[in-house]
Amino acid sequence: MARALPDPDLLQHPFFTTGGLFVEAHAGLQAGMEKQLTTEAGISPQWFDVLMRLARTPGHRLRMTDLAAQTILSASGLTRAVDRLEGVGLVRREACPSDRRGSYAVLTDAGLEAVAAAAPAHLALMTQVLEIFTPAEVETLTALLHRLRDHVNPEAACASDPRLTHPEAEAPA
Amino acid sequence: MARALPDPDLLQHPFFTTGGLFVEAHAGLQAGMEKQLTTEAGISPQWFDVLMRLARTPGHRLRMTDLAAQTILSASGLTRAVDRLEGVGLVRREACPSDRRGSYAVLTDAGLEAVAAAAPAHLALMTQVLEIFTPAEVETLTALLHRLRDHVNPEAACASDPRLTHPEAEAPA
DNA sequence: AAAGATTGAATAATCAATCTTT
DNA sequence: AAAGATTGATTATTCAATCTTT
Repeated sequence: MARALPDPDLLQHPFFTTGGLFVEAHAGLQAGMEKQLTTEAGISPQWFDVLMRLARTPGHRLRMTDLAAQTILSASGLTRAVDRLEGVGLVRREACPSDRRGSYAVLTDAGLEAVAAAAPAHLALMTQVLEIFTPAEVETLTALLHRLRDHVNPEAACASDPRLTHPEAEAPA
Repeated sequence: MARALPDPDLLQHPFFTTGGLFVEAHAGLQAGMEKQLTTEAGISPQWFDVLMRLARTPGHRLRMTDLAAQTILSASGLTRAVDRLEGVGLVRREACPSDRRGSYAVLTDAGLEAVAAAAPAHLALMTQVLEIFTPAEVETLTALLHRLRDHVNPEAACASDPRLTHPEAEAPA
């Protein structure tokens, strides 16, 4: 009987290489961030991500659903992450007054201090990594990643730019 | 008492944006690969990665340690992944004749067929994604990712280019 | 009935410790 | 004692199901 043998050329296609490099670069970066953030700030990259999103949001609060869309976590994953963050006092939940189904995740003072303490070390790592590129190359990389992100994760693109989901807020006069 | 308030400008540093885009782009790509590979080929991206590495290696075999270095898995993570792959007959273990501590992971015929079946769909996804770029942009992205990977994960760089670890194999005459 | 959020069960990853061979 | 590989314990993640509110 005929076997479905792979075309040897197919397995050597350069797109596989690009994809593999992307995954490997991400794994290396993630490992570096994990090491630096846990040793120097005592928090995981996931926690830093959540705290950072809240810190950059006016009012330091975000609905659970919106926060999940901005992080790489699922709704249930975020619920449990916020459980843990609440347990150590970095975040607290607040009921949403206009919709009793909803819940806000709110950054506490301790949470804000934790981000403030962790951010310089994290920025130092990012700088140490991105220093291998010229400023122009960093810009190029950022622009390419932006287009890639928007294509593979349109929801995140919307979450980071409210005009895409709430155009009326910026309607021209 | 003085609080360690964050410098608002610091949290807006463009390097955080670049890092965030990288993580988000990766998450989106990973989700797409997960969906496509599981529905169309019945295997996870992790399995595909392991099988692909073996398929691209002469003899279709690799020492556990070397395979772990080429994948993004730890030694114990690879042990368990190979356990599962062996359980469904896609990979088998073989003793290393020259070093009785060692063990080879070897692609079975069924494993080779599984890669052959999964590769076209995976390549189609990569193509659909990378088509948002011009060929020149793909080259640029690949080159930047290559430098990034080599910087954040030198071990992977060695694993993918034996000359870096075994220079005598290519010694000039 | 659909949306926001949470929970139960299952899966897969890691570190640290262990065992064997070098 | 160090290297290759595995195992035990722990942790974090997901999907599917559930509960409440709209």
